[in-house]
Amino acid sequence: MSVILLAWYDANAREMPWRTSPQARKDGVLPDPYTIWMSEIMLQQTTVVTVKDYFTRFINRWPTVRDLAAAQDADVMAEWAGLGYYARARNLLKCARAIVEEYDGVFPADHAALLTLPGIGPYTAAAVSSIAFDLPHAVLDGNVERVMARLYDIHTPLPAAKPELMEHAKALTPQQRSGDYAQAVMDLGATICTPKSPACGICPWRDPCAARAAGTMAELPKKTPKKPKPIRHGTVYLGRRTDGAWLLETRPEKGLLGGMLGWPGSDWVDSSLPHPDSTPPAKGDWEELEGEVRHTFTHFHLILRVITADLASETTPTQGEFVAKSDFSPSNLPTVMRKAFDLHYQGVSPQMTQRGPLL
DNA sequence: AACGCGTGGAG
DNA sequence: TCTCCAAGCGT
Repeated sequence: MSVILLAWYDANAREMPWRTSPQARKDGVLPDPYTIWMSEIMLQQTTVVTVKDYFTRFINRWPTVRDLAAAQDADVMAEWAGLGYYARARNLLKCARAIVEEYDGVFPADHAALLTLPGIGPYTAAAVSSIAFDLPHAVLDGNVERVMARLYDIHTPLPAAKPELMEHAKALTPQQRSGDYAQAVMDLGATICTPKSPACGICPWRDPCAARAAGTMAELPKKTPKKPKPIRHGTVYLGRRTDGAWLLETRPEKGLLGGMLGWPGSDWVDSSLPHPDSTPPAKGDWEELEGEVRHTFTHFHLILRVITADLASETTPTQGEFVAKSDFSPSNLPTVMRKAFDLHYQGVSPQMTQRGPLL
């Protein structure tokens, strides 16, 4: 089984900035564990296309784990802005510092050791130990869950089916070329055994696939239904001082958008409640903008009112701190906050708020 | 064990 | 517009 998939991978492996080709790996070349770890953290619940540019920027800016460990928290959070799941960035730094402090800057190969590190769970530990060190650990991500559920025609809904799917994933993982095998199953899931309309006709595992035989591939894996997302609403204040500085706050470490820069504002409350009370973060002539910001998080929809003011140079804010015009870039904001900024610039060149040079 | 935690693209 | 979902982890 694994031999068939590895042969398919030899001919069809996708190229990625962090990937070592199957040919190079056969020649004994393994990737730098730091780059594999970096890519795997970024790839958690995030598409390859989205990750590529972030990965390149991070590796260029912090080429080694020691460089990253020495970075300023705010610089890492700013570079992560827009990628989402910001706890990953906080744990990225914690993990880099633990590698330097506890492992002398050298990534451990051991699965159990990796598991103890911040931000590294069962999947990522298996991915790093197999891809970076060629150790025979089975990866079980969304792709592999889908491939296993179909290969063995398993109708138990996720997440209850995970242990059973993991047993199959382990049984299939070969002792040789474990890293290529891990990447191969995931490539198969991403390009052929896709969630909708899988390309069974060109699948290297078409013959042994039980779901293909039963005709159930399109309905697998089964999933337990999700709860509907409630709507919340709130207010943000965009205060600009006469010298161009913006009034921003660093959000608390824990919770939504933890550790990220954002606009001061009200709490975000359920739409069944009256509009939340809020006081502007500084004295000024505040005026509500037309339109609103709409944004959907993992578990709720958000509608924001945006209120702006020009603030006097001597203003002392009650919330947040002024960020100098030269230090501010909307690309350093999480997307929902950048949308509020975009609303302010409505009608101006949309390019203005994309990642790039400072305004 | 179930929930909190982002975002953008596809259909 | 709306739902799904993408190389999951922490609590």
